[in-house]
Amino acid sequence: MRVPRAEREQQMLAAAEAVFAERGFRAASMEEIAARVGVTKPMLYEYFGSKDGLLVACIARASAELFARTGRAHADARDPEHRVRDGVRVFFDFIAGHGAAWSVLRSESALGTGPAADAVERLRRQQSDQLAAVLREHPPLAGRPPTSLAAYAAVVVGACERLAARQGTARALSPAEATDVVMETVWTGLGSA
Amino acid sequence: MRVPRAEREQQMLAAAEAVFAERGFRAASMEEIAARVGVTKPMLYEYFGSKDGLLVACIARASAELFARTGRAHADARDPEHRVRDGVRVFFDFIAGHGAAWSVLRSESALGTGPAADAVERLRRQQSDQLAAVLREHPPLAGRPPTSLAAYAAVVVGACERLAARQGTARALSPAEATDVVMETVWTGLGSA
DNA sequence: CACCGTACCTTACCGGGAGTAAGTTCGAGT
DNA sequence: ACTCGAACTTACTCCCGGTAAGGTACGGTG
Repeated sequence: MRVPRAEREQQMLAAAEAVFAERGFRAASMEEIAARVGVTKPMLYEYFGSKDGLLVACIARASAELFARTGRAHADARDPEHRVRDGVRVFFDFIAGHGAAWSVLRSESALGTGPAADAVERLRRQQSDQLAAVLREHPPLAGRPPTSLAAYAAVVVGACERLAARQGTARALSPAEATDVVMETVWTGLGSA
Repeated sequence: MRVPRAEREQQMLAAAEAVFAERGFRAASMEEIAARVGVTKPMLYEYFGSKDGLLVACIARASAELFARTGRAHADARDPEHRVRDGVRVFFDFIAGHGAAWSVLRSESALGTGPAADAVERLRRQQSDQLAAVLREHPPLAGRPPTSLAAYAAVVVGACERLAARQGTARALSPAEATDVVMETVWTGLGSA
């Protein structure tokens, strides 16, 4: 059956996300992704250019989703502390709900260096910048130079990621617990920095 | 020229580390690594079993090196705060000096799931446990359950990693600056947790 | 010294998956 | 109804991880 491009692309992204999550990026074959959509390989190349391109597109989609959610959380919260807390909470909820998408997002280093890796790094920056902007509103940090804020944001993001990566390995923390741990360790420090 | 196994293995690990760092794990070819050592492919398979095996061996070596250094730093420092600070500092110095080794170490997710990934995860845990042990000696955290200490350790490790990953992307922080940022944000929080 | 076993090393191959060239069919717009 | 482009396929190539089978130097033993 013939299907318009926009729709096909979404099907492909969904299938790719699933297969990448099941088999891991390396073991996933373009053949299987195509088959799952009911199409053949060259279509994937027509629309996404390469296997890396497909991965990047998956990451971009998941990342946009996460970005939108944290953005909404920030907008709804009433002060910087709650903005950070709620944003972190949304992150852990997102992981809990979309384990597959997340494991794809984390495949960053599967693409070594190159344009694809750069694209991922840009998305990552977007997320960090969003957080840095929130931190700037926090009185104790108000006067800090952007570089400094970016570094603090990086610390928070790193803490979240590493904690999230532990899910499935060690005894998992609930989203609520994980959020508490991050805020306990990091927020107090940011206040007195 | 014929060379004994132990020595050859070291040559191979050095070459692999370099090629993985230059090209990225996926783009690196066993052929090139072998050629750089002055040997042919089957030797690599004889000694390391597979491409993943070779990566794991590289990671194990770099990881052992880092582990030894942080261990030494912990032993030399006089109280928990300095143990953590010096350990973090050693980490950033390690990155600054061994960029190649680090980029290999970070390839964790290049190997999806499977026994190889498990091996890497064990090494990672080793590092986290070392830090958790130091944290246990910090009075405010003395009574905490191991799970909790492990989570705090994960936060610190994540913060360090993410900050390290920014080197080369944004304006880089010096090891000293990076250490200060981590301690400022995280240590204060750990004291009052 | 001559022999032999072992460890180091090679050549020559296979299979599979990424990526592509060229051609086919459906369907929307005039 | 005819065209023209977008959606789609078949049928390849090439590269690379991995392997089978065999060759060659070197230490030990009679």
